[in-house]
Parts: sequence; structure tokens; C-alpha cells
Amino acid sequence: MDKGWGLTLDSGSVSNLFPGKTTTSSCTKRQQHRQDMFQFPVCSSTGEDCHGTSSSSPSSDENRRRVSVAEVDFFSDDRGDKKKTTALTVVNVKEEMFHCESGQGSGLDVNTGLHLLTANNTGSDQSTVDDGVSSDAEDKRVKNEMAQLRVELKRMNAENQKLKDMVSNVSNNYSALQTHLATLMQHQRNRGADVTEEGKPEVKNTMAGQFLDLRPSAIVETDELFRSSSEERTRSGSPPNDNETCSFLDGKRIGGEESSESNKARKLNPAKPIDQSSTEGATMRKARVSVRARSEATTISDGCQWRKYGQKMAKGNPCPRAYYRCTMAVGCPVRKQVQRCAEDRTILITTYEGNHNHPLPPAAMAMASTTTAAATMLLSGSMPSADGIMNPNLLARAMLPCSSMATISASAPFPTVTLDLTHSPNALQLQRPTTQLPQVFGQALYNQSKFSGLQLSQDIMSSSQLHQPRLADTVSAATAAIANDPSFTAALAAAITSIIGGSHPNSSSNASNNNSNNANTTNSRQ
DNA sequence: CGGTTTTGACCAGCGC
DNA sequence: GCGCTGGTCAAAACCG
Repeated sequence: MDKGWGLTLDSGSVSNLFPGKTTTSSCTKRQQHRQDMFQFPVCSSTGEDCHGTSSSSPSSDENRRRVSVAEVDFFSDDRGDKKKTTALTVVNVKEEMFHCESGQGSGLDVNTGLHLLTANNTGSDQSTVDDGVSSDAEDKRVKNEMAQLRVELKRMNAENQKLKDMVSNVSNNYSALQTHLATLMQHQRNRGADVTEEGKPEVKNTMAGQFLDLRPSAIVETDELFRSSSEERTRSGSPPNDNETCSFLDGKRIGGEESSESNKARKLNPAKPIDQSSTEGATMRKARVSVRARSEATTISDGCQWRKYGQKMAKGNPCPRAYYRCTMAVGCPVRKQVQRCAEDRTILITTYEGNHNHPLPPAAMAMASTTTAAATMLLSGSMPSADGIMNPNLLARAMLPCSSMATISASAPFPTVTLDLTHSPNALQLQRPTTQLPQVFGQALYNQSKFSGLQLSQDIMSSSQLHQPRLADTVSAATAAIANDPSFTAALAAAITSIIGGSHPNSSSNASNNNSNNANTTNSRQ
């Protein structure tokens, strides 16, 4: 299932998930290729067709050329031992023919073509006439060889048919296994959903659990836990921090100066309630939004201020991965990782985590809304749909009209939305994104809600499609992002997704501009 | 001088 | 238990 879904997973992900079709098609192609290539030498090298060809009076050069072409074809694609065997067979045929043509031991003129055909037509050729007796013997020998070749050819055809059957069987088996795996995963998700509905949110170590923990309901519970733990800390003397409610998203470490303390506290007392919230937060935090964009710069300019706090060499990638933390506000939990794609180093992969807990400038709002909207959709998409089956590819499906723009990686350690703008034809066409994107993404959101049973409010849909004032805001944000960004693709990413996120009630832009009490819940839904 | 970057060290999670 | 890897810390260096 490669391009069929319009997915643009980083290369290999989709094929890893659904390699079946690719394998099948490639096998079919290879089979066809084999058949095609097999037919050619059959026509040109078997005695049967040699006779036929010869009866139409081709020259020996032509025969030689045909066989040679066949040989080249075979060796041009040497996948599989069978093909090599066949190729060698052709070479043998060719050698035999040349042997015949050259008249080794028979005195035949090389230029007279196959002696079988020319012996009687070259009466004026003294040498040919003189060799009539030996020619008869050679005739029989060649006929025997031809018969042997025919038998060999039949045998190889039968073997080829067997191989085709084997490939077909393997393909069928793979499909069956794939179906079985999908069924098992559905059962697992259903079980996880049942458990969660019974009030036991800790469904861990399973993919379904990962997603279920991220459900909005679970988030609210997590938020409650965090608030209680926060109150505990407040009572214990820690200064109250308005940002904590957002910082809990950080999970492993509460952002800013407080992070070290909480980290130490967690190390010292791993069983305290604060750690429960942290654990939940860690789960929460594992929703990521990855943006792939072509950029020569070290990072894409997303309007935020970042401080680099680490750099590591990641396995499997010669390019180092840089870790950045948002420094626009103390304690902002948002982090990002920047790494160049190993396959194509012009592609910059920026992965965002967390929600900003502070107001953002328009340029920053664009990308922030991007990540929040995508993450929100991912988390919302984790809700069980009407049929109780959560489909992590719903977003990708919903994004289908956008043609290979959004991807959800279920195999990643964290649920990750990938916005791929490296080869999106729509993105490249969108010189004026304001005119097309609302419809495109509005439809995408509608599809998403329709497929998954996601509770997308009318506000979302209407604002994404109709509300011009909001749209104007996002457009200005996107424009600012583009103006700030030397990399157009990166800015385009911001522009595209800002139209989703900017209109989303749970987006960080709204959350960050909203200092009301429900900011906790809003920010927690990342 | 304050903010940022660099870089070695530390820690947690995970697989064997 | 051990090693590997990802993520983060924090001190030193760097920079405007």
C-alpha cells in the first residue's frame, strides 16, 4: 500500500506496514519480466523456432544477433538463480549454434548461415557439397540436441510454473497473515477500550494502550491527577506556577528550572502521586508532530525562540540530532528535535512535542497551531470510532485529498503525526494557500470526523471552511511565517496546518491566548 | 554580562 | 545483569 493511500511516511514505513501489495506487484512484475524474457530466448534459441526463423531465411548473423540480444537481456537482470540458469542455457544454445555455424569439423562456411538450411541451397559451394556425408551426421546430432533443448525447455517451463505458483502461494499466505494481524490488533484495541471504559486507564505496553491513554477522557483524568499533585507541591512549599498545568505535558521532566527538582523528587520518591502524574504526562507527551521539509538551514524558522540543550548522534543517521527547548517563556514545555533525513539530507525533520504555555506571535502561532492541531487530531483519532475500532490511519486517510501530506506512524515508539511537505504536489502548487487550503483541510477534517466518529464541532468545520475573520488571522499568521522563513516549504507547512490548528478550539493558539481557568484542560489536550 | 551553544556525563527504558 | 540507545543535564566555551 504505497502511494495508494496517499501516504508519505518516511520511506519504508508504509511498505513496512503493508508490504504485501508491493511484494505482490513486484513479484508479478518479476514474473512477467521473467516470462517476457523467457519467451524471447525460447523463440530465438529453440530448435523449433530456429527452424521457423530459418525458414524465413534469416542470416546466421541475424540468428546470432537474436541470441545475443537474449543473452544480454538475461544478464541485464540477474535476479534469481533460475534466470541465471536460463541465461546459461541460452549461452549454450548460442554456442551450439555458432558451433554449427562455424562448421567445426564440418568445413561449413561461417557466412552461409545455419548449415541445416543452407546445405541444399549452396550447390555451387564446393565445400558444402563435399561435406554432404558429414553434414548428415551433423544434422542428426543437431536434431538430437534440439530435441534435448526442447525437453529442457519444457522442463524449465514447468519449473517456472511451479515458481509462479510458489510466489502466488506466498502472496496469499502473506495476505492471510496480514488479515489475521489486523484482526488481532482490532481485538486488542477493543479489549483496551473495554478496560478503559471500566475506569482502569492504565493500559500500557500495547499499542492500543498507548493510544487509549491519550484519549481526552484519560487526559482529563491525568489533569486531575496533576492538579492534585500540584496542590501537594504547593502545600509542601513549592511556589505555584501557572505554567505547571502545561508543563506536566513534559512528563519526564517538568520544564524550566522546576524540571530538575521534580526530576530529583521523582528519583527520590518514585511512588509519590507526583510521579503518577508525571508518568501519565510522559504518556501524554509522547504524542509528536513531525514536519518534513526541505531546508538548507539548520532549523526551520517557526517563529519561536529555541535554545539548544543537547545534541546526539542517533543510530542509523550520520547527521546529529539536535534538541531544542522553547525559551519564549520560562517553563514552556515545548521541545523540538531537528535532524536531517539520512536518505535525503536536504530534508529537515523537525519533531515537536508539547504545547506552548504562553502567547505566541503570529509567526510562531502558525507552526504551533500546526503541531497542536495535528497532535489533537491524532489524539482524537485515537478515540474509538462508532464501530469500536480505532484506526490510526484515519488522519492520513482524511488527509488523502491533500495528497501525501499527513501520516501517522503506528510503529513509532510514540504516536506521531508526520506532515510531509517534501514532495506534496498540492503544497508546491499552493502559491496562494488561502484560496485552496480551507476547502482542502475542511474536507479533510470532515472526512476525519466522518470516518472516525470524531466529535468535530461545527465550529471547527465552519471556521475552517467559512469563517473568514479566523481564516484571516491564520492567513496573516501564515504570511508572517512565510515572511520570516527563508525556507518556503517550512513556512508553507505552517500555513497549511495553521488553517487546521488556528481554527481548532483546542489549538495552542487559542489555549495560549486564553488565560482562563480551563487553560489547564485545553493545554493538556495535546 | 547575559544568553546561547557545545559537549561529556548521567539516567531511564528496553532488548538480549 | 548488561549493553545499547535516546533524552537530558550542566559546566564550560562562545558570542553579541
